[in-house]
Amino acid sequence: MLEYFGPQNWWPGDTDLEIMIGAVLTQNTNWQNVEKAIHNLKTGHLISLNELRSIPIGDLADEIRPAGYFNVKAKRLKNLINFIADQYDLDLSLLREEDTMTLRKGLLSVNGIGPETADSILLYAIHRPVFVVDGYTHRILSRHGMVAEQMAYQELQDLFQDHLPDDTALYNEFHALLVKTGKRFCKKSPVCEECPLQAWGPIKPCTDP
DNA sequence: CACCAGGCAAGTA
DNA sequence: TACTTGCATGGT
Repeated sequence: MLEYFGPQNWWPGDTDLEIMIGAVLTQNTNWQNVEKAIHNLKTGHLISLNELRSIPIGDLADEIRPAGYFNVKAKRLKNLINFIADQYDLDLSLLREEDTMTLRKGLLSVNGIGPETADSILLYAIHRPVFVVDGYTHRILSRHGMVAEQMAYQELQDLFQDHLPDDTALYNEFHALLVKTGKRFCKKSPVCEECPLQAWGPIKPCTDP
């Protein structure tokens, strides 16, 4: 994949806070739409813990409208900021000192932060060696017959982490390339003559996921 | 027009 | 535990 596509330079974002916000906004949403929402936040100088803390939730929802699910996501962003405020005194440098698994559990305790969002934050914003699993990861592996159809998030994550070194840069690139490959070649029907994952074996026809 | 996107939580049986 | 549904905009 790396040979075929080259480095993906993830995560697209200027600051760690922007990356954390993007991780929530991109839930089940095209990144293009997230970019529009983030642009609005930048224009309003809202990429700031204090600003996000003080802005009324309705106003925040208006700003992130292009990202879709804006009411849900406004609430989720507020939940995340409140978590950082409650646990780490609204201070990311304090949060960065936290043990990785403790921080992961904390993030997962926030309503609206599930495993993929938590791990995206840990890997791309906090730079911890945590492998991010997403829909494409599951789809690519299952359609190559490498894992069972019904495979839990944690099992998939363990599969990668148990066979790869704890390498933040490696996990960063691997996940980004799986997303790139997934969108290009494995969306619907198996049109994969040119897919860089030919070496992973023949691909099964698309059933559902 | 239909379909989908870098999920998650809440409700139901 | 294992489904099902709501959430919503914008590109193809």
